[in-house]
Amino acid sequence: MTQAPRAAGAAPTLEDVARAAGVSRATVSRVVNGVRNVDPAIQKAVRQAVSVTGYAPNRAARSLVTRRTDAVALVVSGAGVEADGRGPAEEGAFTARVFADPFFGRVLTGVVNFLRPRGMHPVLMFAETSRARDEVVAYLRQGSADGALIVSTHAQDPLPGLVAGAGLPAVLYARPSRPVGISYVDLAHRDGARLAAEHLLERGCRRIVTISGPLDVPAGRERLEGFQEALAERGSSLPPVAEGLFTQESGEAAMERLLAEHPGLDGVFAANDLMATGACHVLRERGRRVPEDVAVVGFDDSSAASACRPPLTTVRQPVEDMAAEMAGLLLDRLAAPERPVTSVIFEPVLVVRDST
Amino acid sequence: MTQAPRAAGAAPTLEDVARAAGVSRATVSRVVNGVRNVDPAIQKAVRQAVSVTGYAPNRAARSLVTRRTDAVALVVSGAGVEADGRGPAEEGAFTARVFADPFFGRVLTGVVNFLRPRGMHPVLMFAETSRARDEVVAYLRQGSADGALIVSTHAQDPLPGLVAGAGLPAVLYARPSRPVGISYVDLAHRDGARLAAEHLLERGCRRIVTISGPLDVPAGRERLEGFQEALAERGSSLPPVAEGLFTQESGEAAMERLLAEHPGLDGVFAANDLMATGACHVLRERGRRVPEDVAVVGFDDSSAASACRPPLTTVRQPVEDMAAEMAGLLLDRLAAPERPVTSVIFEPVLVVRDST
DNA sequence: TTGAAAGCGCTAACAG
DNA sequence: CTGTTAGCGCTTTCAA
Repeated sequence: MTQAPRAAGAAPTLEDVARAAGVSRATVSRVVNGVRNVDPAIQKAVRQAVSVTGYAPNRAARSLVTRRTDAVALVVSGAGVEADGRGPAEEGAFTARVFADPFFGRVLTGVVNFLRPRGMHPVLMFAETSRARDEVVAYLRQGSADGALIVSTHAQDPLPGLVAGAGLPAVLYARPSRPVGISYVDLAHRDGARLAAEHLLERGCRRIVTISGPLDVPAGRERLEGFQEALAERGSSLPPVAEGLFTQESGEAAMERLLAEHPGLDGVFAANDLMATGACHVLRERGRRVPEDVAVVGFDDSSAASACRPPLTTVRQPVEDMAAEMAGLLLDRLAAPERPVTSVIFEPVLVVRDST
Repeated sequence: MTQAPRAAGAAPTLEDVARAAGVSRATVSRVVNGVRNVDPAIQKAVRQAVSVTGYAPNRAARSLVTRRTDAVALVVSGAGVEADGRGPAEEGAFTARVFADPFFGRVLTGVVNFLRPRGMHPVLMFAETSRARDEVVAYLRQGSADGALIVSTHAQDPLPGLVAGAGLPAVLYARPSRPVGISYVDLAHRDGARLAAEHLLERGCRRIVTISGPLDVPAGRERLEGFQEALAERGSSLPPVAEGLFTQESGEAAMERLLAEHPGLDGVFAANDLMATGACHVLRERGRRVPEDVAVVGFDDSSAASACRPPLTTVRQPVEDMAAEMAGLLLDRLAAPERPVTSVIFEPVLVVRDST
């Protein structure tokens, strides 16, 4: 009744281990999965057999029955409705732009550090066109990942709605424009901008300007509004605004415009560190000393803030913590699908360095 | 003989589609997988049924029989033997450091842009400790991914050997210290450094110094050697060297040391753009104008090069192309496992900007 | 060209 | 505490 031995080269299966240990497949499975109620002696024998045979459980087979993959999709969902029907060149540009921003590196760091100790790994995906979005939904529906972490920047991004509509487990980074029944993590952007405003005022700035982020992304708009509100409350007049795109280059351009119209400015709040860095460059080129002549405050406390000369005073967004929390919320949801949606808002903190 | 309908909420299976289309599972499978020899009429009926039922093939089930996952692991394999037995804090620091470097963003860009049109996605993993390496090998052996793209910086990294030893398909970014029978892509680092040397000489620099990368990483060593060789060939004396760590901070420290010992220097070659940026900061703080007093050349042509003031002359490493090629080599290998190992060496190009 | 049937390797009742 | 057994959903011979 002895079965034929496996072909050499083929990966050993539970069956092989069972035979080697003289027990049943079920018992080996129990030991491998750490299920209690297995005689210690047998347990030892099985472990022995596992290492002798070099057994590694087949993920597909396991996944087929457990209906879990221990993988989560990390989806970068950039643009909104536009960007469809573009060629590969533009898609490539999108990914390049995303990864060039230190923000995504920090998201990755937070997600990976949370997932790794739990034996899970993120699958990287993009969803900037409607086709790409469909692919993401299909991917999830195929059971290729247990759920999705969606980093969405644009307000009218359809992906959260699609995913929620399909009943797929997901958590968002940044609150969606319309509530869609998905948990999210976010930052109190308004409060952060207020911190910047108060700080500039305390430093004695009286001719303050601001470089905002894109006004169609919530973080951009809220940072501007919070800044304006705080200034207004303290009796300051509405600051001149130049809209940027969260890139260093756009920050430079915005600073040029502001300087041309308000040569006497003495304080700048840029809605992120990249733009603040660009502003510093332009200020220096135009003969302004930072912070002596002009104080500059950034936002995010990304690597760009400390890399800048002078190092930037900035409003810290704890991206890594937020990303980890996002992953945690997803795992909670996977473990208890019926639990109500819960979101977490983080509070920003002012980090004072040399630019103010 | 009618089978009971599926429970509501359960994902539709091939069986459901087959029933809806009035054909067998096998036929549906053929249509879904685009196998020829299916009557066009039936084909249409099946597609119809697919969209009616909202069918999405179950990846695990498919993978169980095809033994393919259409996923590849993208492994960042940092440190060598050290770093073992450390706590989560240090592991977290490793991932943070990796993602803060623009280099990895470019690798990601190249890999994702290549894989995406082919319906594949990278799973992000780290292998900086021996435990993490074992996990990566186990992951691959479980068939969780079809192969691995390994970005390894340290020379004595054991991972390539482990993976090769286990007979797992993989391609490396950067040549391994000892040949291990794995394809790789790499840059002609020496040639790149020669370009920098020649350019500095042409610009009239005569008191040249260099900030090298870590000498235990091949790219660091080779860039230094190529630079020294080119200078020697042209009759220049051996340049003073300060070793850096490929970070902006270490570049600043190195520049300080160099300036202290060689106040009259008029040319600097930094082994990457981050360090070159740091060097520029220090030079300016010490009252040197770039490029009037001191010419600075970086390496990589990363985002840091154009973000620097002045924008850096640098040696371009086409990271995105190299990463895409790496992914291509892996897919080739997966399609034809018996094909011989082939590696690709890219040639660097000098990009002249304002720092020289 | 289509269908029937045999697994892929694993987990999870259910008996014993 | 352990073994038997029945699938998970799919692809793929093999016949028809």
